Amino acid sequence: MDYGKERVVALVDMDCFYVQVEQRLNPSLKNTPCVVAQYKTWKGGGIIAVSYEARAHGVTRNMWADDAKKLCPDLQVARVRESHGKADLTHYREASVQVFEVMSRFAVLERASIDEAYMDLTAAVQQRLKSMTDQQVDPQLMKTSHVQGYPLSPLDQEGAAQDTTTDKEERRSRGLLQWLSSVSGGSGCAELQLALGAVIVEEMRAAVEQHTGYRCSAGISHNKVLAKLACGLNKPNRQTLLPLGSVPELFNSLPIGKIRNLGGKLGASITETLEVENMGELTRFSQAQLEQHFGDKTG
DNA sequence: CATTTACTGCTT
DNA sequence: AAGCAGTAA
Repeated sequence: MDYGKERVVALVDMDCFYVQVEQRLNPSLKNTPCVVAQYKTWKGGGIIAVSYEARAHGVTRNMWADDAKKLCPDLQVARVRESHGKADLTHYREASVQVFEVMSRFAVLERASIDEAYMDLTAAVQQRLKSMTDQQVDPQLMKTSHVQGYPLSPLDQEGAAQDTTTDKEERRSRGLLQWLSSVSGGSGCAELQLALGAVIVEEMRAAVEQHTGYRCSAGISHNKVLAKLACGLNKPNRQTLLPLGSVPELFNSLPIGKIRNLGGKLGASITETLEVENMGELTRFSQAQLEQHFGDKTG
């Protein structure tokens, strides 16, 4: 029993990384709607990174800079360096190395891309468990952590009417406290291990910002797919714990294409073959059925 | 020309 | 080693 809970895995993803690199290089870009674009001649260049201020205006990746300017007249455009007529990403690779150097102090990393890394925190969590006197985790050590599925919906609870005016930080904090108080004490408790993993990731992210100036988001769960999914739930500059108990409700309304590697043709073939839309509906099929259709790459 | 670039797994 | 399909940012 408890299959799938034996590891603590995190995914750290830099927020609009190329934009942050350009903002550090040119501080006047900080806290502004801005993008990074490559090549200038065709429609102002193609956008490959977008600040969150610019996203609020509807600016997206893959947009031409000239088109983005129509949506956001104050948009500032940083240019990717060019060498030999080609886009040269050296600056971002060097920034990436700096980030990875800091994160490597905390755990062994698996580089997923120039701005993303997976890490297995199981051993580091076990270390902390040993050197822990009580079985409680201080919520003060989880100041940017969200727990997916918490606070529990009032409908599942008794009575109280939904409070639609609650502030985001208020909700985050309430959910965190509610979840922490529901985490039982045992040293084999998977939820306690996730909490300790989140504390480690809080420290890692703070160190990355202190030493490089770059901010990131993170997901903490029991495997890479769930960690990646969790990371995307609260961005930017936040981290999300995804306990296994919160997965069924999350999957109920989660399009299959939101899962890593199912965003393309494979996901579309699943939707078509099985006539399902959301991840939750996949539980209606046995692993043998899934393998028959899609090979042994289903877990 | 008008996404582009990078990475992974598989095949040749 | 090199090319191709698939995937993602």
